[in-house]
Amino acid sequence: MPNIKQIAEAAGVSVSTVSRVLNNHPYVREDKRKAVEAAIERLQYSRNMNAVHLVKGATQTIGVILPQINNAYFGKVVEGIGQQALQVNYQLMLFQTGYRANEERKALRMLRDKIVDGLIIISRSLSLNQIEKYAKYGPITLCEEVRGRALSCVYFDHYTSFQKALTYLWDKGHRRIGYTINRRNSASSAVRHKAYLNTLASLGGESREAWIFDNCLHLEDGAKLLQHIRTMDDPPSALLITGDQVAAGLMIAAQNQGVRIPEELAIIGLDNQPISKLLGITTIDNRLNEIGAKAFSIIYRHIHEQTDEAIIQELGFKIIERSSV
Amino acid sequence: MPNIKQIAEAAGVSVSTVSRVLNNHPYVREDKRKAVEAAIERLQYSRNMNAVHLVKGATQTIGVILPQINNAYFGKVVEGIGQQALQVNYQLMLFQTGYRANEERKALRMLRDKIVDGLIIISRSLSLNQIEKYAKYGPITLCEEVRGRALSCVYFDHYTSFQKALTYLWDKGHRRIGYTINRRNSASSAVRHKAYLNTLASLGGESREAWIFDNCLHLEDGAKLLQHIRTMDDPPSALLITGDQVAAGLMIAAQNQGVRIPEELAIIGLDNQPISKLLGITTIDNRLNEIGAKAFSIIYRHIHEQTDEAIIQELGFKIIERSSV
DNA sequence: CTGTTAGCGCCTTCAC
DNA sequence: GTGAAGGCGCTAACAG
Repeated sequence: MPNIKQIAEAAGVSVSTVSRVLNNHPYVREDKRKAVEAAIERLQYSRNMNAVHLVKGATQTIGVILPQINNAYFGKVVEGIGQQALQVNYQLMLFQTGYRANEERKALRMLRDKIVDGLIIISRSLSLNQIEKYAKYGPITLCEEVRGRALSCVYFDHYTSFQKALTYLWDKGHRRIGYTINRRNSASSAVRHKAYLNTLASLGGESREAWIFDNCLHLEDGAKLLQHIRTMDDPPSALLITGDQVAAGLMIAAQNQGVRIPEELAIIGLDNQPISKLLGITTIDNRLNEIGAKAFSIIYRHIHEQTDEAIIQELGFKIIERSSV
Repeated sequence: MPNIKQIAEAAGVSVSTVSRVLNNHPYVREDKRKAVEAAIERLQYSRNMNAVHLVKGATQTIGVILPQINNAYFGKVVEGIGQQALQVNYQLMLFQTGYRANEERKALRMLRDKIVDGLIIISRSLSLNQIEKYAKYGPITLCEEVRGRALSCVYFDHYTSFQKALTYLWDKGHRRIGYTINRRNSASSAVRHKAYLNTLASLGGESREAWIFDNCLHLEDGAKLLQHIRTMDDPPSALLITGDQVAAGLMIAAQNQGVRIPEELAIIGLDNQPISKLLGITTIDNRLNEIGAKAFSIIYRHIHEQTDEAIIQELGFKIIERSSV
C-alpha cells in the first residue's frame, strides 16, 4: 500500500501538498489538487490513521466501560452515546467488563495509553479513587452522581425518584413496601437505601430488611423474585423494582401463576423499557438515552474546550402511570 | 508525559533496552530491568500505543458492524464476539449503522485506514460486491452464508431451520402457515422465502403472500402484528416468527386481548432469548453467542495464520419445544 | 546482553 | 502557494 510520499511523487508535488489536500487546507492551486486527487485514485491510496493519531495525539475514539453489552439498560445508554458520537464522527470502543475490576482497569489504561481520547463509565465496580487517578490522562464521565472530584457525570436523582415512587405507592394505600436492586454495594444502592428508610420514616411507615431484594438485573431474576416472595410469611404488598426487565420477568411469572398484579402485589419499574408498556407496568422514565447522549457531549466538551473542571449534570425523571399499582 | 527516550535516560540505558522490558523480551540483565522499571514507575511513564500501532501496522482492535446496539439479537452476537476478544486481549470497536449504507461504508474504511485489524459484519445493507472490495485491506467475516468470495462467514442454516419449523407446524396439524421477517430485501429473507414455498409445496400445503409479514424486529412489532392479523379475513393459524422479541410482543398482546395461543394462533420463535422461555414460546436455538464467538475466532485466525482463503462455518440449531404450538 | 540507527506514515512549522 | 525538514513515540534489525 502506497504512502503519502509515493503519492507526492506520482503527482509531482511535495508531501506537504498532498497532506494539504488530504486535510482540505486552503491555498492549494487547483491543478495540483487535481493531480493529487488523481494520484490518490490511481494508486488506491488510503491514509494510515495510526500515523495521524500519533502525530495528532488523539484518536477520535472514546471508550465505554459497561458490565455487559447484551442488556436492555446498558443498551439504551450506549445507544444514546453512539447516536451522539455519530454526529461528530467519533468512534466508540466498548469495554465489556462484567464488573471485574481488572477489566475496568484495562479500559482505564486505554485512556492513559492514548488509545481513546476519553472514557464514559456507565457502571463500575472500581472505587472512585482508583478511577480519579486516570483523570489526568483524559476526560472521564460517569453515569452516576459524583461530586468534588476531577470526574464529570450525568445522572438522574435516585434519591428523589425513590422518594416519589415510594410516596406514590403509599398514597395508593400500600403499607408494606419493598424494593429491589442489583448489586448491594453499588453507588446507587446506598442512596436508594437511604431514600427508602427516610421516606418511609417520614411517612410513618415501616421499612424492613427482608423486603429488600438484591441480585435483580435480568428478566429471569424477576421470575425468581416472585417465587421467593410467595414463600414469605409476611411479603411486601408493593415493590419498587429498579429495572423494567426485572419487573417484566416478575409480571410474566405472575401471569403464569395466576398472581394478580396489582391486587396481590403492586409493582413499579424503572427505565421505561418498551416491554413495560406492553405489560402495563407503571414505571419511571429516567431518560437513559439522554444520559448516554449527555455523557458523550460532556466528554466532547472537555476535549474541545479544554475545560478541565468537572461538569455535573442532572437529568429529570417522570413516573409513567400504567396499571401495575 | 514522558516518552521512551526519557525513560532510557533516567534509567541510564538505551531506548532499545527500555523497549525490551516493555515488551517482555528475554536477554535483559536483571539490574537494568529493575532500573527501567523503577524509572517507569517514578516518571509515571505509559506507552503511546498509537506509535506502537503505527510501527506494528496493527491495532489489536476489530470492528463490528451492526444496525443497532440496543437489540436483543445483535446484543447476543456482540456479547459472543466480546467474550472471545477478551481472551486474547483484543478490543472491539462498534459501528452502529442503522442499516445506512453510508455508515457501513465508513466502517469499511476503518479497515482500509488501519484503525481496525478486521471486521465482523453482523448485519448489513451494502451489497457483497461493495464489501468484497475491502477484503484486500484485512479479514472480513459476515454472520450469514456467503460463498465463492474473499469473505469468511459463520451462519446457521436459514433454509433448513425454516423447513424443520414449517414441518413441525404442519405435523401439529396446521395448514395455514405464515411467517415474519424484518427486511424484505435482506440476504436471509430470500432464502427463507424459498424455504417457505418449497417446503409447503412438498408438503402439499398452501403458501400465501398475505401470510408473510415484514418489518418485524422489535417487541412492539409483535403486538402490532397480532392487531393486524386479527383484522384479516383469512388469517394464518400458525406463524413462524423470526425473532423472539417479536414473538414475545405478540404473545403478550395476545394475553392482554384474550387471544389463546396456540389454540387460536400457534407461534414458533427464533433466537432462544430468555423471554421466550418465560413466556413458554417454542423457539429455535440458533446459538447467537457462538456465532459471535466463531466470527471473532475466524478473524483471529486470518490475522495470525495468514490464511487468506475464506473460512466458511455453519452452526447447527435446535427446536426448543414449549407451549406456543 | 546492549546501544545505535533507520524507519513506520503523517503533519506542520518555517523559509522561500 | 509550495517544499524541505524535523518530529510524533516506538520497534527492530544490525553491529558489537
